[in-house]
Amino acid sequence: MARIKAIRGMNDILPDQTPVWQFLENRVKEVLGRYGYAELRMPIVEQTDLFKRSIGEVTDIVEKEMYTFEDRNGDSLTLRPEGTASCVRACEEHGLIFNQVQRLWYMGPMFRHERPQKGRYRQFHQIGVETFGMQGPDIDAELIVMTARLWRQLGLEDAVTLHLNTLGNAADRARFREDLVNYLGAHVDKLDADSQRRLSTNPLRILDSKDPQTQALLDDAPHFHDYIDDESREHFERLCKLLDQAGVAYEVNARLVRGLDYYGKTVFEWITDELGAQGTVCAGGRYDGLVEQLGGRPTPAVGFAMGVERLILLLETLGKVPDAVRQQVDIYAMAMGDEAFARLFGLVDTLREQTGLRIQLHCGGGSFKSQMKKADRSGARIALLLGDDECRAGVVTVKPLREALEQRQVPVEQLADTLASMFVEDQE
RNA sequence: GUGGAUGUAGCUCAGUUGGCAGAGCUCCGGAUUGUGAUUCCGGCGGUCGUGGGUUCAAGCCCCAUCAUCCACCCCA
Repeated sequence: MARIKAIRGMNDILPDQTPVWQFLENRVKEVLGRYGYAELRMPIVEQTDLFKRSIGEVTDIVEKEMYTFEDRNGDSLTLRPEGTASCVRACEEHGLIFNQVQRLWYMGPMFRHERPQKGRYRQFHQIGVETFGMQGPDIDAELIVMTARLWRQLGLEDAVTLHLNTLGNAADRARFREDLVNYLGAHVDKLDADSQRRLSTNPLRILDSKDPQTQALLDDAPHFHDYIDDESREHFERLCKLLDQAGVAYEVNARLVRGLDYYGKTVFEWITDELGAQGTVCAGGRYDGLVEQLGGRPTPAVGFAMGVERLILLLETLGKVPDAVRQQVDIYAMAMGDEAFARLFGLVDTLREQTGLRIQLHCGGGSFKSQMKKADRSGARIALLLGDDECRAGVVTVKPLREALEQRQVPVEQLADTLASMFVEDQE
């Protein structure tokens, strides 16, 4: 019988990896909390129409990447391919953005049926941040500065660069799109195959084509900047100024467009060249029209999402995960003989409460030597030994496993204090 | 969806013109009574991704299929 394996592109996160995930998640929560952002938790499944109406019917995500299925009662449901739509739906449904300002974040799995690759999986995880009710560039700047701060907290500030652009308003974008299609349509033969296809599906995407001939052709094409209205231009200029003042470096990239239809005005991407083809580690922008598009009142909004797998990959390749993060046990306790074990069993339980230290008790017997081996492998700094000798004397042997210090015998009453003091100095 | 590379022990990988399935690491045990990381000895561990085919004989050749990795594409 064939063994059952995990679904393609959907990964188990194993015990040696979860500490890294927790490290990242904790740092992110810490930073977002400092800026006053609140967590929101949403279902993973939504009505299919939510994504069709928000992301855009003709985008790749909706056309060929969604996990869509029929519920038992015939409703079309979809495993969420991104978080923004759900977030807007939830806020709208519960009146969170009716005449109100919100700063929110969420985290969890997203699903897209793509061909798996480094940094790209069918179930992947995003940490998303969305804000509602603020139309000025100040909140755009806050979001970007906040991400820059986060990179510093993670030690990634030298590994990522910020790309920034404005997409103007919807009407101007439509005008530009038309002119661009007309111009490129007259030179179809010079476009690469992918761009030819995009001419009818998603013409703006042609702007970031990697084909040199296509790029040459674009030099003489209509320029998007000439289509931007005054309001968007001013919004963008004020944003740039705020970033300058905050000391956040950016690169204005006029050819940066996003794959989701709802973006307008500000768009940005944090990109690394350490991860091969999937270099975008965080991306977002303004989507003032989306709430209304989903049936709410017109509500300005900006947000972004981070790719958790990609950030972890980046942390790992750059060696930015502190060693202490991977250490799961402080103390390994072992006993020789049934009587000693019985005594140790109760003792470590008390010690855990008294000291808050992570104590692993050896279970399953085995020779003393093999227990020592386990203690070593556990990564613990200290081993506690309890045998007949110690039982008789009312002491426990405390053996440092990492430092070149002598082991010593400590009376049971003093054990908690002794251990606590051994772990104080490395709090920072 | 397209192209390329790769699937052999839990992990990393050898395996010759087709001829008995291998190593290192891990794990378990031992090298004088209760002391780990080094060293030495021994042991456990296999549907050679899966299904067909060719052959006296297939890990190796052929076909199909699945998966992984990388790139295109897409995107976080």
